[in-house]
Amino acid sequence: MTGTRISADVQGTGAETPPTGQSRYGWLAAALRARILQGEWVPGEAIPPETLLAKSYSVALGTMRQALSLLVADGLLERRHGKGTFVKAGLDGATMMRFFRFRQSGEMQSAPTSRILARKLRLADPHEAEAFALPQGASVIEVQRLRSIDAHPCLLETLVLPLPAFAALTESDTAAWDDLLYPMYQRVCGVVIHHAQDHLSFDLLTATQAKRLALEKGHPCVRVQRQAFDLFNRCVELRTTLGDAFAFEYTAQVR
Amino acid sequence: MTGTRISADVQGTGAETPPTGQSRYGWLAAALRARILQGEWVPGEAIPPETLLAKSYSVALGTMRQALSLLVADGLLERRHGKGTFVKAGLDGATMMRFFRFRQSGEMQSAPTSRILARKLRLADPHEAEAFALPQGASVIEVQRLRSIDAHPCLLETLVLPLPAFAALTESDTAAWDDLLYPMYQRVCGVVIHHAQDHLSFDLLTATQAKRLALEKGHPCVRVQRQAFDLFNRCVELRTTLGDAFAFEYTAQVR
DNA sequence: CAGTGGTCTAGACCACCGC
DNA sequence: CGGTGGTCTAGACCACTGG
Repeated sequence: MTGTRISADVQGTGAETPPTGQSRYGWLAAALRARILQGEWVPGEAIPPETLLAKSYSVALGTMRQALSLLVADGLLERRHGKGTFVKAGLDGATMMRFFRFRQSGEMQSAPTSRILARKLRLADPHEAEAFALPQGASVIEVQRLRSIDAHPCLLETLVLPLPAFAALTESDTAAWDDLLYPMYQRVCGVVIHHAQDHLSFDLLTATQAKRLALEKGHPCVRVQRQAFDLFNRCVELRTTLGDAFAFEYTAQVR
Repeated sequence: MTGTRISADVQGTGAETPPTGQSRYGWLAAALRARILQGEWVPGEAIPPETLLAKSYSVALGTMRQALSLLVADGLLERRHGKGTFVKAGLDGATMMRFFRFRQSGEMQSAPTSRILARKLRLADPHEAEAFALPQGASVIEVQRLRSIDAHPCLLETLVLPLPAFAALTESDTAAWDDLLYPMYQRVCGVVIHHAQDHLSFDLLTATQAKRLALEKGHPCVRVQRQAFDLFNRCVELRTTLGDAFAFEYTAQVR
């Protein structure tokens, strides 16, 4: 919160509002964030240079740099020395394996592959409706997916996607789906996954789950329940992933 | 990396070296870090105001602020608006329960209590010697500890501490040990725990472990293997914690 | 080489804290 | 009220990138 400089900020259009209850760089960050969310600059592309931005907002360079820093910390922007400031692309989704170490008997393990086991449309249950901010009676897509390494089944996933946003996936050929879903969401549905939250817990496999993972009923497993969010911080994917508990391996930093 | 300003940086004493291959604020941060590590300013106390520091290093305020920001990000300093810049105290160690949710049948659960089951001196095994940077044949303290909530055993811990640093703990009355060990390390041994790394994995309880946790042999459990580091980034504690896998509950952010 | 972000300066003024 | 950190300015110069 700083210098309101009373009545020195009246600008022509009336569209933009001077800092109100915030620092100037905080307000600038909000303004730039809005322009990004509204699609003025496409993910992966560069925004105007800081000198230009500073001039266009009639603000000192350092102030603009501070605003940009906020958005970098937020994961919305990425700065590359000598090249420019870029709108960050979404998550690549390859982050599920970080909880597991599936060691193959041989040497190097291949990249994981995916197979869609089932896809159906159904009504959202209350929990899903709340998470997706959908009205009661709205529909969702539910997808079952098996991820394997070297033809060995490793992870069993259940995905739930809100409907109308992912309507483009209701008809498409599931056999042609990418292994990495998030880039596909972006390409096919225009949905950018910006961040996510994973809840980990342990359980025992049911008979059905065990069969698909080539394990025995009652085998210990890890359950990862993920909520994935878009740029607007709206939840746009619910995912439950099951994997062999004995393959679980995770490292956390403590501060 | 910036302005070397050739031959304009020669200072009197010869003790301090001008920026060499680094930015000036990077060098300043290193200098201040050294003064903190060497104990010039005690954890919890304030360092001189930024204006003074800037003057004493003949540097602009903004540059000094940037240096301080680095140390704040590192967790070494903490800034409090209107009060000063403070050397951060170490971890409080209460962070082990963050992986578990032990729900008691009743309402509110009491604070966890600890009981030392055993303490012995022994030779460091090769892995420990390497982690602690001890010579072969060096000794360590091994401690077994049971943490309970409302008299219900929850976590079984094995601690290994390098010797001579923790010599003060070889004779002290284990019954009088604090529940929070890290503040005790600091008070009794002068060892500040600055950060730690937790490796999580899954296993089944042995008969002995199960007995102590009031569970059955072969019960699923989570193993947390922690390495704790002091301000100098030396590993000063190895800890293995076992807990009921079905009480495990952890949330991770994905960016 | 021109254009980008990164570092640094010297100063002003503001907001928070505790006396 | 004096002292602290927080914001902001208007400029200079440096370092990286790519044509």
